[in-house]
Amino acid sequence: MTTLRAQKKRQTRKSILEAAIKLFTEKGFEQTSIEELAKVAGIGKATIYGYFATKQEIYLAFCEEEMDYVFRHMDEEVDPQAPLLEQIVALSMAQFDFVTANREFGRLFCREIAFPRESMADKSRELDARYLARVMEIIQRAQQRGELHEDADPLLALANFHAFYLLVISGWYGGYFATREMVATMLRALCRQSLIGWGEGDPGEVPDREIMDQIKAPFANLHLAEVDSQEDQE
Amino acid sequence: MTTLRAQKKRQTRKSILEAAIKLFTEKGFEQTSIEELAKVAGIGKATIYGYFATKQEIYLAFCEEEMDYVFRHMDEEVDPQAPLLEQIVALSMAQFDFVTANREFGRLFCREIAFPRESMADKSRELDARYLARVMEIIQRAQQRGELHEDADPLLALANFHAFYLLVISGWYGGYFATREMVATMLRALCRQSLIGWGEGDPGEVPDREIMDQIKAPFANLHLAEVDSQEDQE
DNA sequence: GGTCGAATTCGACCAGGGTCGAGACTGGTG
DNA sequence: CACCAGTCTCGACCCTGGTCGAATTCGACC
Repeated sequence: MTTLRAQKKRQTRKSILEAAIKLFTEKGFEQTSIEELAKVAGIGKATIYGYFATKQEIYLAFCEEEMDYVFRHMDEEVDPQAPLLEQIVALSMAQFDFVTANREFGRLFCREIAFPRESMADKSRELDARYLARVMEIIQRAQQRGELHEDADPLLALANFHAFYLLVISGWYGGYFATREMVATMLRALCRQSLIGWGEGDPGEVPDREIMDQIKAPFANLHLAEVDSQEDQE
Repeated sequence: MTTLRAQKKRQTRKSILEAAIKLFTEKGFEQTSIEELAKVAGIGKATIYGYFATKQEIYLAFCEEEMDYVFRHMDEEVDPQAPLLEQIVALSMAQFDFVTANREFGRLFCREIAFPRESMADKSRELDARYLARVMEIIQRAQQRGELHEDADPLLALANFHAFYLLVISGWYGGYFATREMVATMLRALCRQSLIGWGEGDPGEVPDREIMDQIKAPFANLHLAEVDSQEDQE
């Protein structure tokens, strides 16, 4: 399918994205108008809507590009043999640094990822799936090393740590944690305490098995076969 | 300061809010135009901007009104002597029900509360402070009853449970948890496991004391004197 | 090479959030 | 009562995200 037509289409899409990267990075999302974007991309405004349905969608595509960079960065940052706590914190903070490199940019990003509108849900799930997969790897390795209860549910652990990430970044935007250092400390404190456990005595009955299974079904592919046969994906 | 002027101003604000409640409830946020709002409130469009800087701000004021209702509901829902787990789940689910009564409405709400823009941060902190205060009460009572480690940090516990709330609601919007039941189950599972603890062995060093204190400073007023001298605020 | 339908492009347009500035109202002062 | 300064109000306007339909381009098939 390398007709002239398809080629051109890809080219146009690329130039929109390039314009987006340039302008969003330079002036931010809200300050960049579609018209401007079109001009820089060298096309008409309405043409853009042949490629993206909304401005937000352009934004998500833009994020996808940026993410590639972050993930490379993450791999350098995280030592797969370090204690679970350290790995989680390192990974989360790498993500945090990316997201908050530009405050407004990150807010948009978090909003779209954490509370996507229906039409974007797929896209946004896809975006953080990559991140979640990393966390899952960390958890599974940790469990194999015996850092987590043998019978702890890895998916639940994933949710647990992801929850903490959401919390600290939300806290950062809400002004509860003013500095990066506070964010990291809070994150570490939460993870640590959750490893110890909060409670005393009987924590009550086990969650309904059937529903938990329902919840888990879509994540089946996250349990990547065997973690110990690590294939570095460079 | 009950001059004619001030009176009228209050009246105008009130009629804007009334129009907002009517229209937002009837047609949703995005489907309501400022112009319409103005017409229903019986004033000019530009006048609204003398009272609220942006449409979102009107929205938050609207939410504040609605919240009153929710909080009354919550008190009926939550039994202060039930196990911690049950109380947390009941409270969170009450909040969840409120927020998701209308999907679009709730998304807006979550976005503004969890990732507020600078200009709204105060307002949005104020809005969820009331909710957080309830959670804190529950935690403190539980700790007095011995359901939490004596030396567990209540504020950290608050963050912990709030994180779970954020996670499940985000998961709901992301399409990970399709039904209310799944949300509740997930929440319960997370809370439960966090009471037991995830880990085995030494969880690493304690978080930096100084930074934790910094983080906590703004919450001083949440540690409401003594919880056992409960004054019902009807 | 010619022709027709589908895909692509874009100028013109619409709707809605937000601004501006001129005028109307209030209430304090001499 | 006359006047002025500050406050409110609102019609007209601007800007920008998004739509529409006509014109153009492409390429499959004769």
